[in-house]
Amino acid sequence: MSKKLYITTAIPYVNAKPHVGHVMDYLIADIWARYQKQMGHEVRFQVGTDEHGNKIAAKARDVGQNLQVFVDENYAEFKKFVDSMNISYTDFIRTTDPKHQAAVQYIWQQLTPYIYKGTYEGWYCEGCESFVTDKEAAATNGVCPDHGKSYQRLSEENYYFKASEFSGKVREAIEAHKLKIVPEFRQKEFLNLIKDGMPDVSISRPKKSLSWGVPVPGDDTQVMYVWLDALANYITVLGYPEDAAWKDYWPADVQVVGKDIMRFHAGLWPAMLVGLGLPLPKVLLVHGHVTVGGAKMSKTMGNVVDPVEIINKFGAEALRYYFSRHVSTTEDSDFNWRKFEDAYNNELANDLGNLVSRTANMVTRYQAGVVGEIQKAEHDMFAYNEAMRELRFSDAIDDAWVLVQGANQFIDRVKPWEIAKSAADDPEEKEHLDEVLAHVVGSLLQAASMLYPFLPATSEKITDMFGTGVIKPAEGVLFPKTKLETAEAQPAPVAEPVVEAVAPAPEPEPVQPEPPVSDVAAG
RNA sequence: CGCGGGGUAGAGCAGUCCGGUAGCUCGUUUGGCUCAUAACCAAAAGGUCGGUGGUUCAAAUCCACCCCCCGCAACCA
Repeated sequence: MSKKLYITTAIPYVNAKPHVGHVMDYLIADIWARYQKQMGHEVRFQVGTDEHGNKIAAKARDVGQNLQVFVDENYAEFKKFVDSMNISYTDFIRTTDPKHQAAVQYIWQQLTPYIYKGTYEGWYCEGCESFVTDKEAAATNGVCPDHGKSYQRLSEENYYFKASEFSGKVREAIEAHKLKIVPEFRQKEFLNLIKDGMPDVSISRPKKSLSWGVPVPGDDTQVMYVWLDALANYITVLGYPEDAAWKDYWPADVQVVGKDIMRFHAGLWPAMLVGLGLPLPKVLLVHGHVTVGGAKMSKTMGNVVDPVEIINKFGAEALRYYFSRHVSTTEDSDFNWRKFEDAYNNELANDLGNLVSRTANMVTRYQAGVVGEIQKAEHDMFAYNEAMRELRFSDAIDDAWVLVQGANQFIDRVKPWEIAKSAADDPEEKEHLDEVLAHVVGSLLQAASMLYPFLPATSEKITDMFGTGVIKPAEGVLFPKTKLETAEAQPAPVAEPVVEAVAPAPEPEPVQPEPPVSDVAAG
């Protein structure tokens, strides 16, 4: 048993704060990792930060900070965010880590047979001290929006990686599902993209135009461009090349990325691996993007949703819940506060939270907290397991919810409160009541187990509460009702709920939003 | 122009591969219950399944053409 598994997430570029988009990477990987651990596997789970490159250097300069200090602070922010989401990663890699940099240089040297010097030509902004893409140049009519200057056509010497040479092998691997791209339409999209082969990729910049990066071995006039550096993290974090332990985990079982960077992970990265003589990852899971009010999230539109704000208002479990059930893994999905609030109140608070509460109360009230013989696992797990295996997470959580709703229905149908009335002097009724409540507790425990990958803290609370057969006195509630104030509504402060006893981890208090914050709700 | 995704009740979606009385969640309305977080349970209303034409006894589902929305087109999760 206990096969060693490995899952990776894309490492965000730390030139800005975390946003809701990053949630998807971490959450998907965490759900998978927790599920596999539940199944008895050993899981290595990487997260990290991409800290090199001009944009970061420019940003640090803008805010007048020392580069290393700047990336240290941003790294800390991301780390804090990942931790606050309760992500069960095993490794956090930073591309500025000296070990990583050394490994990247080693990788470069191994790839030398496929690296050649060429000329890069493109639109260059003197103000930014960097090239922009043709697309960007076109979109801005050839004038840099930040500096008001026209772009210049410049060329410079770069090293190129012969990705073209590996087109065939990469394509074959993808077609044969040796490197399986999920969902399938992404695979189709990518294969179409490289139907004429993959182009060679520029992988370095002259030091004068890019200094914040890994030096190219044997040429101190050149610095590596970020992709080679960043992609390498998936193996350097395992200790590649010197620590042989990497062999226990590579190839990765799943690599999670956003649709925007699929091509690097489906093309360049596999090409690098083939060049290094390493096996390709087994699955590339490409998730969609989160839109806000139907529009792409962007700073200029000012519609960026801060996940930290969500956690502050509703808690990490709520964030995890919403993004695993109501945000599609593979398609783009819309986020707005209204939907979020509805899901939280209707599903987490009313369905699940209230079920826990009414069950605990009845057991406490009718039988002094002692649960009878708990029946277990009567819900067929086939559909759930299949959904988890196929990475259809919202289907899996739906299936867990069947149990939650079923328990609520069951309670209403058998009416334990009525049985309780006659149970006082009728031993048969007493036994019946016992069975009924034990059945509900059994459902709850099974649901908790199914929900563990999604809502680990909640799952543990439920298990703690009912698992021993004697109810722990519950003083608080699982998910206190939380309403965001609207512009009109007078703030009617929610009674400060007592939240402990059931809460091993610090439970987020329902924070009263300062001023009205129902911004996007209208959209 | 090309490639991909999508257009099904007020909203969000499933069903389309393998044609056969149009389904789920939320919202709305009504009823029930009282163990519970003004929670829970039940029932009802609500859709000519983007359009046109075709195949068929039968089309949301297959075929053809067309319209609309979104994304991608090489370095933004």
